[in-house]
Amino acid sequence: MSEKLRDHMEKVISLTDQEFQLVFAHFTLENFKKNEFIFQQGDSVKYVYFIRSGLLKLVYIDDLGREHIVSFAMEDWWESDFSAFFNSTKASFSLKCLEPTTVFCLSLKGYTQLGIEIPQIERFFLQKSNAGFIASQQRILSLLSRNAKERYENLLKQYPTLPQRVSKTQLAAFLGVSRETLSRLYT
Amino acid sequence: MSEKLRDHMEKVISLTDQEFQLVFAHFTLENFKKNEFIFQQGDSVKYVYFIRSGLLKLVYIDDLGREHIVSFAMEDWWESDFSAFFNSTKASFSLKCLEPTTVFCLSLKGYTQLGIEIPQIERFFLQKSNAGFIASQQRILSLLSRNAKERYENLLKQYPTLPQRVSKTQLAAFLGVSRETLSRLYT
DNA sequence: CGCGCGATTGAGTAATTTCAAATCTAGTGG
DNA sequence: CCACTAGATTTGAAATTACTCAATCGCGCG
Repeated sequence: MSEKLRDHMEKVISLTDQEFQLVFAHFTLENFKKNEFIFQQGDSVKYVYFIRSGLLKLVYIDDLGREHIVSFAMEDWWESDFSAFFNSTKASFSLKCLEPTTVFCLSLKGYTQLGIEIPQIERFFLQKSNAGFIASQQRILSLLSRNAKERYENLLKQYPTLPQRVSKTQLAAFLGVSRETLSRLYT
Repeated sequence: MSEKLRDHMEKVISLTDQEFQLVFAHFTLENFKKNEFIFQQGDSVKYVYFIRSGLLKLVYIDDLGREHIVSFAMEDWWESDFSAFFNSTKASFSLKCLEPTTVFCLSLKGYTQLGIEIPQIERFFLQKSNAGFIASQQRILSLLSRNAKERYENLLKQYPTLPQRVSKTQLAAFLGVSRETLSRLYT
């Protein structure tokens, strides 16, 4: 049950059984159905989520009603509206399930407490945050320097299984092109 | 001299004189002239840099010779090719001075050592990394959802002094539009 | 069979790029 | 004080790319 989370953490830091017990005590488990929202724009964001199974999208709906996908999040990923979570402000993104999804939830209090009880956990989160930051910069670079087709091919290379799990409309919303343009890339 | 760095850190964590002494011992000081490279694509990246004064750009030159600015970095910011720095691989970006710049340099060894000597420093870096990650996601969203003019206006709002410090060509390379298009936005 | 959703196609329009030329500006030396 | 130059910016015009809106296609499922 909790093994996924433990294995995931042990890749970066080592924890005794007792320490992990302490860590895990701060998490709760939740299940969501396909198409269900975990939170929506404007909500408070009570948790950061570790995805045990399933697939999520972090999306922004703009004033014209267009959907933009800031991030996909799959098994073993951490996801949230981090700005809203850390600053206890309202979500500017929504987090929605593309598949039935099971997550472990960690509250801000739990997160803070964890840093005090198990200081190494901060090294773990630091490592995760760094990795996320680096990945974001790569994505920025891709948006700056590559055209739609190159971005699409790069996405396929990086996540070969993604197209089997989400519609092309979703991929287009992630790549920053219209679905029609994406459809026309290979003709 | 070192006060800038200390003030900067004390905004997140508190340090005794002695602790800060210990921290600061891991840094070295370097000066760079305008247009000088701190490192270039393909170089090893020995340090993460805290900018005491000046202005940098983190850039990527693509196969067609076009320059893309992943990030500007100014006073009190931390900058590097973090992927290359943490993984001891070769830089995929260059870091170049847009103004004469003074930086404090922290090596990977120093960084690691610091985490052992002054554990709170990891909370500090975690906070910085989170902030960087959140800012990057905002930038991604901006590239996905806004047109050139909106992105430009947003940049001006966020960094009102930047246009006085860098050419419009540079701003265009940051926004992801040609300099001609940027020039035509207000006509 | 027929509905519904996603994907594709067509046609016209809008935004952006490219390449070339003209203009502006700050700094230098006479 | 002026002429001159290098770099940055703007402008023009054509070509390309992507978008929008509408219509059609394809397919799995009740």
